[in-house]
Amino acid sequence: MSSTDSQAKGSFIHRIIEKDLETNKYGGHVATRFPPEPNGYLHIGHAKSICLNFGIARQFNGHCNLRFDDTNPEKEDIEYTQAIQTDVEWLGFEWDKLCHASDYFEQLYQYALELIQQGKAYVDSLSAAEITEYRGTLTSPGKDSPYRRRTIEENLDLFQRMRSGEFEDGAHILRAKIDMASPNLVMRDPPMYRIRHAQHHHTGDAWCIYPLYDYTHCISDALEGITHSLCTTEFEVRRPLYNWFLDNLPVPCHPQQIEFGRLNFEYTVVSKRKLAQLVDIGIVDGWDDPRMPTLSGMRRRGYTPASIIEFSNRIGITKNDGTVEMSLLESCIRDDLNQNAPRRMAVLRPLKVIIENYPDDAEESLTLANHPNRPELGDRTLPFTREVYIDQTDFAENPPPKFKRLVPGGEVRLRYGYVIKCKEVVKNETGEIEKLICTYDSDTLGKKPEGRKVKGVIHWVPAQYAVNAEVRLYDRLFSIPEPSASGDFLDYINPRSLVTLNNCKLEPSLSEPFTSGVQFEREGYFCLDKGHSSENGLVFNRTVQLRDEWEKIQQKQAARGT
RNA sequence: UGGGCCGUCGCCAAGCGGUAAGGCACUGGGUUUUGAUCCCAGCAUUCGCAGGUUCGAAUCCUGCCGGCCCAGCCA
Repeated sequence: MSSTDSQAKGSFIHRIIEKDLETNKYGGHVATRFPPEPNGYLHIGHAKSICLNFGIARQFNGHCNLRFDDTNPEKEDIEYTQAIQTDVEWLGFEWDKLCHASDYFEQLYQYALELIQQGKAYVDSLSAAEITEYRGTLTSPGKDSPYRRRTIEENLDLFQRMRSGEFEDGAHILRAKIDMASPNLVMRDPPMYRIRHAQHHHTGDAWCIYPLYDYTHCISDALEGITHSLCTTEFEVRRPLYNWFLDNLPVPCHPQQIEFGRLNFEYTVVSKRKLAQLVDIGIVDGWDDPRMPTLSGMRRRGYTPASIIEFSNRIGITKNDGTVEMSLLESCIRDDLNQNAPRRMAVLRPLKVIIENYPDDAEESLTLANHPNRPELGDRTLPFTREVYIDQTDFAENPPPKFKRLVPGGEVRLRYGYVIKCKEVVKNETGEIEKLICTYDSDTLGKKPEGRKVKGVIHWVPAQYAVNAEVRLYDRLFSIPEPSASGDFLDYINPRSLVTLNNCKLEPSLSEPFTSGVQFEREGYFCLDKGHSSENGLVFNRTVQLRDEWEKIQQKQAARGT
């Protein structure tokens, strides 16, 4: 177990649970739940909650339910319930029970009746605007609704008629009778039920009144025997209400709500509303666009479940509201892929090289290791031929300082192959470099050249065997670290978040079927975008670049130059 | 402004009265047919600030300062 593991498993929440286990608070049992509302796709912030809730169940030998918090029929959809299950399973977690808050609608209704009978809930007939007005403000107390003094009989009658569909949307609302002068606005007679004549994705048209979050969530937890109800800190102010309902109802148990800090992540937005907006406006091509911080987007981008779980472990659980740097996530995926991704060669921006002293009809089969540090991953073969492609960025007519790739008259090694020397730069009429004429040193295959040092090593692909492909390079979706904290986030879309290269040349082994991520040597980690092939051949998505010391050197040089 | 919560290195985060873990990032150096990986070294005399309690405080107390959340019939 690594140190980061122990960190993630030793948060303040874990300490609370350990203590509860010691004192036998819940009969020595631990039960959690992951309760998404099915109104959008899961994102990296949910991953933190998933890892926490399922991780705790795993660690303490408890249970964790997947529960759809589906009390708002107008926003929810079955499409989302399916996508959510796919994502949770993809991360490698198994729920104990698959639940729907809507499965408890009847029980919730009965409990509401109970509260009315106790004189602790009433039907209010004020308009929405009036209710807002009566609620008061942060600094001034609210005032009682004139309907607050309705008799129990009247409330019972009205609530039952609400259920039977007698009233229009918004005509009445069921409220808890608590305290209109509470300094905590949440406690100023919170709404429990609203009338909505709407089709529900799970209960159909069985109901026309729907319970609200505060009333539903605590009871759902209690009904499922949840011991620790973990949520983010914005729900902290609602904890008194969570407890109020459970204290006033004959529920089977009283779970404990504990809040942790929500994840904020640089250069993106983590809000379902904003993500949905990006999809709707067409800034991205769907919830699973590889630039999206959704789990489906990250999956298509090439992130592995292990890397996301490791990320969750590394960021830890606290009540702080911080913003995590992108480099941390990138470090997690690089660690995983460096260890596990087979290496391949791919030329992204091809430049033809003709090795003039290599016989026209000759061809050698080279053996290439699939992984430089893991021989057990085997090897593959690649033909060496007279014409090859190298990357345009690996050649410079006027090289900047410290450039150690190919230059006119200079030498460089073709990775796994020979050392070549650039003899001539051939240009077209417009002055663009068309191809390079080189020679090779036949005595450099698998050995260092005699009497000189060749520092540069570049990747290449044999021209006649190259496989065409389109490669998509992704960058951060936003151009500033905290787009949500600076006015309209849509003003900060990074125009270069996607760069498509459609004339890429891959080594032939990449046309064979494979499922894992691969490293294109000296470029980065990539994955096949299944089901998104184009007329340019296979489509690869760049998951993340390799660390790039050369890029840093260039940036420093550029900074010095200005 | 009323209420609630939070402030430990650029970022995340241990620490829970005995004298500042770790990861990411960054900076040097070594190995290397990926400017990758790997390795080694450096990186908070100080814990938002100011007082107080104590032999001893990031940890306890008081007061300030800064940030976040709450006025949906959303979750």
